[in-house]
Amino acid sequence: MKAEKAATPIRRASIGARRNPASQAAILAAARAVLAEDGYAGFSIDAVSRRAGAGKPTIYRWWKSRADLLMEVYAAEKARIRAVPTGDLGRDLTEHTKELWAFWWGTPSGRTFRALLAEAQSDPDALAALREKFLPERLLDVRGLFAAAAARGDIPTEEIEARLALYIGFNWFYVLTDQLEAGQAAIPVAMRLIAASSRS
Amino acid sequence: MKAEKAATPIRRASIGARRNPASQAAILAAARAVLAEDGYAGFSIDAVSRRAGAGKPTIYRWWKSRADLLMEVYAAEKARIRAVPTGDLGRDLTEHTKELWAFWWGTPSGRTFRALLAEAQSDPDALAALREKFLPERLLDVRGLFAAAAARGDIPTEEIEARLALYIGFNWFYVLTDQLEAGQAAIPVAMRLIAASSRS
Amino acid sequence: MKAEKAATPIRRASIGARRNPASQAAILAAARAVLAEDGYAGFSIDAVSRRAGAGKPTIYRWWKSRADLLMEVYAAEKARIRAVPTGDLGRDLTEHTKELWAFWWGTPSGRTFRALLAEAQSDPDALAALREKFLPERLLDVRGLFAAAAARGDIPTEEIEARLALYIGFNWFYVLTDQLEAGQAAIPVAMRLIAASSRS
Amino acid sequence: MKAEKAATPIRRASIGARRNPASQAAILAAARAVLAEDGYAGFSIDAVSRRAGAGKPTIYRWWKSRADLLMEVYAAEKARIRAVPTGDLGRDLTEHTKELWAFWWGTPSGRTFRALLAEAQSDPDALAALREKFLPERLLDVRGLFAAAAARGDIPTEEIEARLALYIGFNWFYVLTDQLEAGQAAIPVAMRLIAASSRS
DNA sequence: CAGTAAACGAGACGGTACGTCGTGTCTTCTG
DNA sequence: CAGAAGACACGACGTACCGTCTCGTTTACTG
Repeated sequence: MKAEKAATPIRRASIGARRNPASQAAILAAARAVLAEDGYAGFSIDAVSRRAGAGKPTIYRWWKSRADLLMEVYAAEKARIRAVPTGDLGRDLTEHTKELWAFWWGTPSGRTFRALLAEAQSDPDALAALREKFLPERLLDVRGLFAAAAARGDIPTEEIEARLALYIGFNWFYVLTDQLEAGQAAIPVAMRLIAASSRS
Repeated sequence: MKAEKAATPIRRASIGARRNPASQAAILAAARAVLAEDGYAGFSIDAVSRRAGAGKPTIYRWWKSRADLLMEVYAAEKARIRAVPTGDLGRDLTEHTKELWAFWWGTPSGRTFRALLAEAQSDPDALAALREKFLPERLLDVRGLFAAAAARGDIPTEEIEARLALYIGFNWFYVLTDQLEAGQAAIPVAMRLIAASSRS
Repeated sequence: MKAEKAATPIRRASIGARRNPASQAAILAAARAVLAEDGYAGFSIDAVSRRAGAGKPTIYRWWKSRADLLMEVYAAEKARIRAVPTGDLGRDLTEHTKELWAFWWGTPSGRTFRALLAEAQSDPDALAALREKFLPERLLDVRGLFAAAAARGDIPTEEIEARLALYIGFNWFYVLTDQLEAGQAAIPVAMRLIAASSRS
Repeated sequence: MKAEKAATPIRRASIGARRNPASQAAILAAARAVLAEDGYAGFSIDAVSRRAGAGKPTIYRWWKSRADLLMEVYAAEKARIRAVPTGDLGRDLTEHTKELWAFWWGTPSGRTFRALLAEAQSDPDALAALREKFLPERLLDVRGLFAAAAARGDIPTEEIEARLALYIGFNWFYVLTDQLEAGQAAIPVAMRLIAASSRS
């Protein structure tokens, strides 16, 4: 968030008829930096291009839209948060949520994610990509937690979708209202309810 | 939704040193129409001004930001959905959610709401207003349902916030991903979980 | 050519719903300066906009094309060279040509004119405007010299067009090849031929 | 003019460490075609490269500028118009001019020539090459007509330059204003004046 | 009942960003 | 080692909006 500043007075000419990894990295880093500093409001292709010392066509060549770029920036944050079922869905969800919020809070990823959701509200293609590709991939692990619980008989299989929606929405609400810090106390309660067995 | 088209060749000059209600109505109607037709992507002050046959300063005079205008457009939809506690929180929530989704789906309000959430991601003031004024007002009734349930002893008072967050997030997830139709089946399950008594 | 440099940190806001003369003047001065310094190669709307401290839309609002702007820059050089017939066509033409070349050489007008001719080679509208409006206006006086000579019986009326073409082309050749200085010696000879009486 | 369209899916790989004549021909043909269809406005190295199926570096390797390429395209039009003095300068010039205009009008050469003149207005090197190499070569024959007339004593030797300038300018005026058709009637009159003996 | 104050429409202003195109350079890979 | 292929940084293109600023007009409220 600080190294990739305006720096890079390095000339990155073409390295032949193929993608220049240095340019791509510089663009992603610049996008991340812009988001970290100015959020969605300052996130323009021009700004990223300037900050990266890259030409706009280079950006458009590899990312067909702002949303595309946002998704890759988000994905580039390695910090893959794994989630392995331990036998207690509520505890697994609580644990995972805390890690996710820490990830959102401690890196520019929270802002990136908010930008992505905002972008999807004005760009139908972005919304489709979000719904059909980005989210399913990101939610693989969490869905796995629910599937494992269902396999154990803890929750009904047909309720996975609804519970997943509750889980996603809960996170979205706090990140979109920028209340990740204040909202932490609500996590255990919410996760217990989402994970509650149906036969009570 | 179609009457307020480009129409309005009516001259609405000043009516003296006070706000002209006809102009305000025309602006709100134009904003609504623009949102209905082009969504957040087409929602610009210029577009609203053109459509309303109003000067841009007239808009800025009464609404200090796009978010301000969006909130009033949303509020202008009279269809206030009331929610009176009947003694069964789960049923009350289910009922209310269905009405809300019907409202979002059958009017431009869904698009307005999505635009508002998107706008709040780029405008900190808008986010603050959303969090501290708009949402609390809108959620008065729903909060009332939870309060009544807590008063009855059905749910713990200290869990109201978490359950409310689950409720809000669930709705946001479906409206933001434009899945209000497909998601209906999940409503009863989710509402039952949100309303579940803690002592099982 | 020097006063209108990068200077002008003056804010020229709108003066209401009408053209701001200060902006127009600044744009014309900037265009003139850019042409004087960089010639046709540096003449871009962006460059003029930057130099003038004006927005691009302001330029496009009042001049629909680069050629349009060039023509007005050329016309703005007051130095209207008058040409009043004295009874000797050859001498009149020689005199007028010398003044014209001095005008082209001593001001940025020569470069402006060359830019205009170049522009007309890529923009059909510019060519049409050049042919049907710009040139006829500029050539009114010279045509008057020929008409007076014809009225005196010195040259046949039906030869005016051909002689005018010779006159124009002669000037174009020298300005387009940037040989106004070296070519001065040719003026009297050429003008004598153009003005020669037909009956020899 | 139409065969060399987008065609040429032929692979023209390197033929070793020397210039590939097929590539050069394809590039010249493409340049000619682009000029014929879109004129100077569409004449970009990119466009020629695309049309020729050639790499841009291949073009830059053999022609150091657009002007360079234009000159070779113009020269490649074999239709060398010869001009042999017959003893009557006026008739020779008239004849030569008609052939030149037919050449300019019936082939893309007119557009090429206009492009070349335009290009010379933004590129000083192109202007120098035009003045010192291209024009002298092209005008060898015409200059020969004047020289022969001077040798015969029909015109003074010291007036050759001025008369040549008149001749060139006359042609330029009509080609640059795209009036080759309408201007034909002026040819004989103009040529008679250019060729007029000085002692009248 | 004249004078003032404010809201109105209109739209120009200096800007920023858009997404595309062309520039001239560079590098890889193929023949 | 020439050639195609095409990526690269750069910057211009013409358009859309931004939020601000006057303008001239049209009332209603004041003194």
